[in-house]
Amino acid sequence: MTGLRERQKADREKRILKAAVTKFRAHGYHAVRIEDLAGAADVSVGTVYNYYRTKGDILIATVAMEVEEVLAAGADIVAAPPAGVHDALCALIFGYYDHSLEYLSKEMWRSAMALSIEASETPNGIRYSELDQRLALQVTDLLLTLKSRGDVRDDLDPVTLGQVIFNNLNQMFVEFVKDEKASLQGLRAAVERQMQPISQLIACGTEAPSTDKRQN
Amino acid sequence: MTGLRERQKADREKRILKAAVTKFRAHGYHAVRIEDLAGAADVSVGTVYNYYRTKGDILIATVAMEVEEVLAAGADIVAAPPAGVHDALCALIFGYYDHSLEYLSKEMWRSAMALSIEASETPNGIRYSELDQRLALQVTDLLLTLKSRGDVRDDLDPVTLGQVIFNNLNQMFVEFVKDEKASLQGLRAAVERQMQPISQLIACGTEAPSTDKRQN
DNA sequence: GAAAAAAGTTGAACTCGTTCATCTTTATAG
DNA sequence: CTATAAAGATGAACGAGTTCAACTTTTTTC
Repeated sequence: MTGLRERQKADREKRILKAAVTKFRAHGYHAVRIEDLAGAADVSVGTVYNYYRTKGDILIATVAMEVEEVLAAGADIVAAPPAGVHDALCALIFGYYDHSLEYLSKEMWRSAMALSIEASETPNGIRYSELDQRLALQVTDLLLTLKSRGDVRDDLDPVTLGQVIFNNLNQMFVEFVKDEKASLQGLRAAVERQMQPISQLIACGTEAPSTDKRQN
Repeated sequence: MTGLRERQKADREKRILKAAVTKFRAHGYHAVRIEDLAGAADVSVGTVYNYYRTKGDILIATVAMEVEEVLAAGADIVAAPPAGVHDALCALIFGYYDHSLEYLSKEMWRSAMALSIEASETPNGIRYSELDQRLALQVTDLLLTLKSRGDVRDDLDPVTLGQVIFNNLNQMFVEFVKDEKASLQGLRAAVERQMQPISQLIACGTEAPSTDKRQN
């Protein structure tokens, strides 16, 4: 049976994290002070720092939970993607986007992104970057699946291509959370517009480009 | 003739900015306190805030100077790009990258990027975003030039494409500044690898369709 | 079961960005 | 040239994240 100390520790950490999720979402990351979290979790300020290195750490922890969910949902799509390059890509992408605001506000995303860049070598930033990498990997995996299915041209490197596509998705999402007025609708439409020509270019022999031979 | 007050004002602002450029670069953005800048510029802390709204404002001001230079250099390339889609794109891109660390440290870039995301609706963030947009526009402009020259396929929208390419460049640069050990060499190589297939896909009928070179 | 050790909690104190009431300097008016 | 107004400089005070030496609680030892 687990010791008392261990149980208390786990309990405190859970209380702090729960307080964070609730309060960050309700009042915004910046508006919530460590003191507020400590109060809600019934611990002292010092104790909060015993469980999380910085305020940003607490935010990353809440964001990480969200991203894990998104990754799980994405895995299902990669396992059995819809027919067609465009539809398959959009299914995965929109899965990401549609979940993004379920538990997190735009302000929380902005702060987390800022943290991951600014404090990139800290456990904070590293953890966030790893999640990003796993998302990128999923896009790559999808392309590999599509390629093995014969949906994607054979002379392309799915890893490089997946990276480019993910970088674009990521940046579009950054723009989305930067603009408090931007709608998910708008984001989806913009990305669909972008993926349309890309899908066509990489899809297996769907079109016949002009046969004018020029140098590269 | 300019009044004494006006001259003093301009002089003070210049001193503060100069102190910022020097000290940020020497000791890092975070390590430098407003008090340090004030001391170096021979003004009081309050006066610094009379000229710049926040510490971040000062950083943006220094970054903006750098980006303006990069934009000017880029304009020359767009006006007369090298032959070939790949070479033209790389000339522009590498122009950006190679200038990036001339006056700014990676840490300064990270902080500026973080600011532009986190404080995206403030004058700070807006100014940085505008610079970003102008860079993206340059990529688009280059594609338009290439298209009018007949180097790029006719059935593609250069604006959308330019956006996708720029988003990728941007994200690659973010990864670059996030990793203190990453070299410009490495960045250039990675981006060249990405642009190679893209250039080929969008170039006017150059591709060799499915010659089947397996590379699992 | 008492005492020592280990682990964890606590909140006052510290740092640094930011603000604001007060004071100084420059410009204008009489 | 003095007096009044306008503009700007100043640094003490404030707020919030973070640290740390002292204190409590749990575990181990004998």
